[in-house]
Amino acid sequence: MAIRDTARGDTARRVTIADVATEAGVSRATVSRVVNGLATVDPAIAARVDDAVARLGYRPSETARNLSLGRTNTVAVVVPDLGNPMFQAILRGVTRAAAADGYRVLVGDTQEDAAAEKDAAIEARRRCDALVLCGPRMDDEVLDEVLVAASPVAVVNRAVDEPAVPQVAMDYGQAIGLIIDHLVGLGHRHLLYLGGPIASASNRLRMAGLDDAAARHPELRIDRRTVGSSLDAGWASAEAVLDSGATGVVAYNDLIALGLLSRLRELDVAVPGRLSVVGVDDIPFARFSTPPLTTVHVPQEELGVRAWQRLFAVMRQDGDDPDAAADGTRWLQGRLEVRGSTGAAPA
Amino acid sequence: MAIRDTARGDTARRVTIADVATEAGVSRATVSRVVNGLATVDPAIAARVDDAVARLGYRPSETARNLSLGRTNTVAVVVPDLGNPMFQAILRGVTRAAAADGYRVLVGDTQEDAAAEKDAAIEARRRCDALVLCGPRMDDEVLDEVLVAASPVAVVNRAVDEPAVPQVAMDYGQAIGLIIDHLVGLGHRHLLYLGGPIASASNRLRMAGLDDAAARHPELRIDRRTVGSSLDAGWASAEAVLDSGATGVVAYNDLIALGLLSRLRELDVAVPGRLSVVGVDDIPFARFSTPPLTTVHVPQEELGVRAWQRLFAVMRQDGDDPDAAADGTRWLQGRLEVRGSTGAAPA
DNA sequence: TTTCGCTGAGAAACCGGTTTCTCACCTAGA
DNA sequence: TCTAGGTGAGAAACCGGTTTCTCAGCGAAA
Repeated sequence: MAIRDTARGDTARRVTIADVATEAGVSRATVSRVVNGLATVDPAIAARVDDAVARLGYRPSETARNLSLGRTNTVAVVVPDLGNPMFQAILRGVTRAAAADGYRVLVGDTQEDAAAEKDAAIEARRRCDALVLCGPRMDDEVLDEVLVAASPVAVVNRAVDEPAVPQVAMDYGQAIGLIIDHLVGLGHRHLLYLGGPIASASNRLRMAGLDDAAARHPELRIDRRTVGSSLDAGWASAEAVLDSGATGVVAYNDLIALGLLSRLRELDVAVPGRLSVVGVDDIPFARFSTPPLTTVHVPQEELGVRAWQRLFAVMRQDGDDPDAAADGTRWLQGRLEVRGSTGAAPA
Repeated sequence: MAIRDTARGDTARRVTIADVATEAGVSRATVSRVVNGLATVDPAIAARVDDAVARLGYRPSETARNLSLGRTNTVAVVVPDLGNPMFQAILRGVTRAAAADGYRVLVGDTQEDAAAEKDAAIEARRRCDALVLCGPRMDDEVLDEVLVAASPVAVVNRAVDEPAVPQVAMDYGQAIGLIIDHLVGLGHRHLLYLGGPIASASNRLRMAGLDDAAARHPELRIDRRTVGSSLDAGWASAEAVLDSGATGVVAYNDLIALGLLSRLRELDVAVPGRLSVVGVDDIPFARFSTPPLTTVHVPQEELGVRAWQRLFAVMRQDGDDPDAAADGTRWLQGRLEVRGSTGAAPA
């Protein structure tokens, strides 16, 4: 059949630049010049070459160019979990932004194994020109090593104390502040925070936001409890939430909040009548729950886009003045989306 | 600062195999042999080389190996939309399965632009050893060209009439059959199908499933309506659903079903009392809606895993007997998950 | 002791491009 | 008319590995 024949056969060998050169009666150098549009070639000869290229169906070997040019036009993106909507959005952002600059994306998924991150990052970087590290779980010392070994690296959602490294992170502290102020404004005086993974830097940011808010509202009581980051974790936390006596719940993310909402409905707990619930992220489903979830909108895809843009800026002026392009972390701000899951505190 | 110094400086040049050879006092060939673990080297010399490698921090250039070996250990995955949970799951499956075989994944996102798919696929393939095409929107003739130009290619969720091409697809026709039988069993006699994108092959499979089911149940009336594939599309279809007079709704996917459920709650329509709603896919949220969504479980990540496995099988015996490894489409079967959104038809 | 065969390491070719270097040729100025 | 300068194309080096080819040196068999 057709497909197999082209894949094998005696003339199956790939068409190289030498074939084109022979066909057009010129040198390989000239073919290279024509293919790359260098103006220094006689139009008549260029036409001959173009002709030969078309006749033979020549496509330059990307691999050979990579070696010759010392550049792959590829960027590696390493995420802890490809199943997490957050990282999917970041990946999408990087992919689209990089495509606009002629770069492809190589993905690596460490499946939440912090120990595997270092090797995965360095390995991926070896076949790419740069690296985007998303929400790395590794500890600071290891991260520093990776930043050196895999440079240039952009880091998403984790601040590192290195101004030359392009960074973008969501300001989860600010997001938590918005939420707390909203709930306090509704009369709530006893809140419960359902926390995410301990190792997660973004959870630490949220905790710091809680501290700030607590300082602003001395009359407020904020309990904390670590539950995880999934729908199931939120679902399973319902009993503990009810036992706590809090009138408002601040969840680490929308998944937890939505899982909790689902369970509260099963238990016939009125939301927001008896309990107000807030999430973080504003994933698409947040608008469609019952009741619709009050949350903080996080521009996740934007994180990826920004990360790429700042990384690309560093790559372009490599050796010049990296600091001019990368001036430390750029914090993205959230926006409170008030929906049906929050209301006045019960009397 | 440290990071910038390593990136530049006079000794910034990358360590090559020649450096190691000099340092160890051997030839480059020998270094290559040692690094690749070819047993044909004297242990004492091998030790000297290993030593030099460690001292210099040598890491072979992936790019150079790619050229030399004529192989990149990379597979391209092209999807219509990285924002779609379905394709995310497939991507995750391919990524993890390929990683187990020592392959990395390069992602391409065509943003639902069918015209861009051909170039994207061929371009991505040029820097990879193989290609996985997910739910391609291009028409048959173009697809055939791509299959030839980018071989080896695996196709997911679209059947092509070419037995040598490894294929995996969800049997959406069977899935629809399960749903219809379920609803008929509950006494429903008038159903409405909320259809997905016209260009989508998987929508055509569902339609064929409807035809089969209609043939099995002559007393049954099935209306059809095209709405799209998003939460919003489902939400917006509620009025039309109510107007139709159907007692059961079969949605193209869970997103539509969940969007519809959300709107029905707002309109105070009892589910399943007045209307039963069913989705397809069993995305994580399906279990957490109110009421929980009856749907067909689709092993999405499995699609990616299978696609890779069959593609890899073809790659290994390239030139031998492709047909032995790839025997046409393998259809994955769904499993009905009965939850709270379906019940007896109203009297 | 001589010869044959085997082992193991280096020389060199190769993968398929890009780019520097070199030089023939053409034109313009003296 | 002769020469300096400029243009454009080919030869060759290069990117950094792998692999074939070659041959020195050794042990075993005659």
